[in-house]
Amino acid sequence: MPPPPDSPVPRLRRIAHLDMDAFFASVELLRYPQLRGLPVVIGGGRRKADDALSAGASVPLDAFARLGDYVGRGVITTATYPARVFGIGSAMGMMKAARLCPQALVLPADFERYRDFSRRFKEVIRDIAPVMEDRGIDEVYIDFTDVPGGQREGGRTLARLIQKSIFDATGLTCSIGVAPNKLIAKLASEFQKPNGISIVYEDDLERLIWPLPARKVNGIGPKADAKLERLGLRTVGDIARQDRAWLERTFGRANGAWMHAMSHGQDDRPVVTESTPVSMSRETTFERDLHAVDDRAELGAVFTRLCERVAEDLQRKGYVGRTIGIKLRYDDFKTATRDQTIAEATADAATIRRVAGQCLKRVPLERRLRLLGVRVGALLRLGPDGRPLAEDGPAEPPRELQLF
DNA sequence: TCTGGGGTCCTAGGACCC
DNA sequence: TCTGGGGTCCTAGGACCC
Repeated sequence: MPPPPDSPVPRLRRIAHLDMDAFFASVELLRYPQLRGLPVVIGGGRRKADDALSAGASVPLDAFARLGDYVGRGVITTATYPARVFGIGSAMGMMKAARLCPQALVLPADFERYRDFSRRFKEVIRDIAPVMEDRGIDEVYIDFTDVPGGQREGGRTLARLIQKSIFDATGLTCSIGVAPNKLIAKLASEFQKPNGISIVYEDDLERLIWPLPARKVNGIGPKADAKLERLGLRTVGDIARQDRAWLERTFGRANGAWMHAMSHGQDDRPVVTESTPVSMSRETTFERDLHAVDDRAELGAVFTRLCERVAEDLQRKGYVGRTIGIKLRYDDFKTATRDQTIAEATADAATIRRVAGQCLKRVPLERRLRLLGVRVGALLRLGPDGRPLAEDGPAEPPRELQLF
């Protein structure tokens, strides 16, 4: 039962950020418990799942691939904690990781399995606290404010319940931060990893948030961090001590205002339970760089396949789109995109292929390519009659009716 | 030692319309 | 003849996130 509107108990806004611990690797450890305690990395691109590994717990250790033997492109998706000790982390190139820890074992990513676990842990959360925002395969925000028990101990009681329920249902651990808003909750969920809970109140800003490196903040990436560094600003507190007008002059009006608010712990973004996709895309990095002329046939086949895959994705999920585009990455890692908007939204592979082909004619093709991608944007959801639904809810009533 | 694949949002200029 | 704005759509690139 919701409390009566004149309830004397003051409710604080309590927002949780939940982050699964080393998610992909942890899912793999459930299947291969013999890898527990060892340095293991997930990733490496397009390696097919190894048949020899399908036997699970009975697979001997020497059946697993060694990182030191790995050849090819690709990055680490997730590393177990024993692997992180060697300095290996997400998004690191496989070749660099191999130098740091050649004895680490490599597993190919099994996204179908991770998505299944993702669905399961999110279901557990929604059963307990329905206001949940999906932030990808291993992360969510949860609004504790109106959940029964969500105010107790600043949210710790509910966080413990969610942790235990997820572990009972999946065998996986997670870390949770509970704070007055998403910004701080996200930072707080990293304070006690793995399997930790951190409770942060508004008054903790100076003590817990200001000492953090600016780079920890969601929205400060490598570029912004480098610029801050050049200006002698290293921590969130360093930013907080700057004048708002100066921040706006230095980083642009919107960005500077955001930095000012952020550094003072201000963030009123709601937890959003539903969202509709803006675009869908498929892309692939080649095992070797391809040339538009020398490798025409191979490139053409990949291109057609990408268009088919995007079309399948759109059709399966019930969307059509009007803006069709391509993405190229050259051998120097520079990226080019071209897109074209057509009159009628589509999810048809041949139409996408034709328009994407037009886009391809507008882009330089002298350099070798390492990546090719196809994207469909300006999406519309298909209605039950198979026609696109109006973009912003029901159409306006006729003008005559509006007059009354 | 080169750097995956799937996304979102923002900016900025030009076209075009009122 | 010269000089306006505002609004929206389209396109390209880039920063950032998981």
